[in-house]
Amino acid sequence: MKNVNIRALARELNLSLSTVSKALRDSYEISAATKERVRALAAEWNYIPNAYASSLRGRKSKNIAVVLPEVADSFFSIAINGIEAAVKAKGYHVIIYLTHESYAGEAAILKDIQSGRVDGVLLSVSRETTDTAHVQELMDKDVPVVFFDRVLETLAAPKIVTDDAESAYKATAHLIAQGCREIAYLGISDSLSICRQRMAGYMQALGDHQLPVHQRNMLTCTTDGARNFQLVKKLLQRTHRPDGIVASVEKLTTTVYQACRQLQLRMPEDVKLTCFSNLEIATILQPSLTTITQPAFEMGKAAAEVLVKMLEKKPLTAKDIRIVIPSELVVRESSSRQHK
Amino acid sequence: MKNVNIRALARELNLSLSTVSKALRDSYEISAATKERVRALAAEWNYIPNAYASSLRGRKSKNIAVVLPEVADSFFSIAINGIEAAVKAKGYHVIIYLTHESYAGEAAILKDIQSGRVDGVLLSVSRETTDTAHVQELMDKDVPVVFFDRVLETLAAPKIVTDDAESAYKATAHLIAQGCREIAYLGISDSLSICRQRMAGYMQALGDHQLPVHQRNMLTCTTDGARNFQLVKKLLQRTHRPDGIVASVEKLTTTVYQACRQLQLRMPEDVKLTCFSNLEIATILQPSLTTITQPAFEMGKAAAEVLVKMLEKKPLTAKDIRIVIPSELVVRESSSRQHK
DNA sequence: CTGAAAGCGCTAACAC
DNA sequence: GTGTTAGCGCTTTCAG
Repeated sequence: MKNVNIRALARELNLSLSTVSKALRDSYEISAATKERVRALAAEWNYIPNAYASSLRGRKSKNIAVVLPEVADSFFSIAINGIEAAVKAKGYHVIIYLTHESYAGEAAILKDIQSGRVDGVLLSVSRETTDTAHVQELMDKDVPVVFFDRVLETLAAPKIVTDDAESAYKATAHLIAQGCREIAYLGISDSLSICRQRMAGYMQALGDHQLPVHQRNMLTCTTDGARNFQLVKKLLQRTHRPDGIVASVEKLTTTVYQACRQLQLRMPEDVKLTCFSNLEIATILQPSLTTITQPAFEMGKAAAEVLVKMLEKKPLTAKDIRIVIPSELVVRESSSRQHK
Repeated sequence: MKNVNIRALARELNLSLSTVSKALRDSYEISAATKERVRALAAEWNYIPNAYASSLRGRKSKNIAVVLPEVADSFFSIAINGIEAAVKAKGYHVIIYLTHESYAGEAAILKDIQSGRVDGVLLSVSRETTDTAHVQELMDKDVPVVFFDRVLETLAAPKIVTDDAESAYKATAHLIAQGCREIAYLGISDSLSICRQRMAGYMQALGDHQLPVHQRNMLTCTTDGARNFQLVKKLLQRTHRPDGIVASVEKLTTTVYQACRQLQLRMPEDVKLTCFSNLEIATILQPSLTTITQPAFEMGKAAAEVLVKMLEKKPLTAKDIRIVIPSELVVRESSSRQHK
């Protein structure tokens, strides 16, 4: 019972290939009786159509690529859930590609993707990515691309983002309201859309509250955890040490907590912290962590839905071109003493 | 310049299809000069072979399926990194399937996979899975399957696991050494290989230290976080409340910390906790969390390597059939007051 | 209502 | 060294 294909079914039933094929696809051309016979045997023999033959013929693979910087990060892993939720019912399969935050890796992946292996791409670019040619090339081949979270603004593809600038503004304003006057911003890239936006929101908030923007308070972290730890420690050892921190990425949570502990700085008394993070565990840290929680699941879901629309050749509305799903500032103890 | 295929290249170069094909695959039959011409044009036109045509022909897709309960879990997301690392160099693509801990979902996925979409499968079964027929069916179709972490012992497929029983034993013995006499075990399934093993190790340790095994101390948690919280709280409110906990799964960390806090129980003074977890953030919890850290990356990598071996028809050695990579007990404050 | 045949893009016998 | 051809499994005109 190996390799059951349409030919085998046809032979067994004394029908032609095309009749069987049509019966299986429930064509109106085929009589109910024949359909029943075909379906019965197909079920009995456990016939499963060969995905590649269909793909080759129809030039659609029912695969979508999800290109991510990394997967061991709660934002991205939750986003994958959203993507999967949106896509499963439509019969699409999710191929995960990891760039490991490398531009070269990203370019290689997008190249590989041109093999027709996938029908469309969900993309969140690496922190190194500034050039857009590799994505443009894919789009030129009519492979639908939808950006989510980390976008390339100049490209004409739908973008699903959160309100990075606004939420960084809110977080910064919150720290100011809590009495901070020397607030640091920790980014992970100077080019990345989300980091620029968040930094812009941070700077705007300082400006609106008549606080100076100091270069010394804006740190760009690396992918090297140990090095980041040194950078943050140095920041917190300065004479005019920051009394507030807006960290733009989850990975830095551990770094800041450890640095504070080593330097015997108390949170929130000496330093107040807010962090872009989706870690559920934020609530049980001590102090519990004030987070800007991104709508990871919703963003993944929305991005996948727009992509599916494109794959189904449905017209995109203006709303689909840029979807902004707000993040939520959840104030906890790390930024607010009075918080219970 | 759309749809560059071999035919187009052949036409342009006044060569036949097969000559071009052979040239691109660097066949010894083709002259160096021709190869050069072909390669030059292929590069210029940015020719990328159609993955489906090759797959259909050669009956290999260069895709592997990774079937997981969930992805928003540090063990699995790190394991994906290991898988990706092992597989990327070999040119394989990773398709992620999520069962969401559902047997029905798992069975549906394995069915879908029979379409030939993938060359092999890495599988970590859902907590509901007890039946093996769905996996057996796949193996009967000669789709190579490799289990990792959560295995089905009765099936004749390679298994990559950690030393669940031993590490649970170590964790339990550690708690006993710290003075615990009423130790609870929190599982998530009565059937899952890892939970049975861990529970066995726990019971063995109790026995070896002349402590009774009480049914009341063995809790099976659900997928419902709120309900788990109630269960754990109730456990900790008992007259003879446990003074130690071995939690078999990362998700329960938050639950236990919150329950302790709400009940004003101090860790480690009132309750000592060890948890199977790969959370980096464990170090900055207060108290910092004693973990049994699983070799997630290594397990994913090893599993993928064995699968690739099978796909390449290389013989498996006895060692490949069952690989056990030890976990590490990292003692921190949640189980040991004297820990700095 | 059913069947014959072409063709998706590629590879590998098998000629020449 | 190069070319011709068959065929992987499926879908879809187009004929009957």
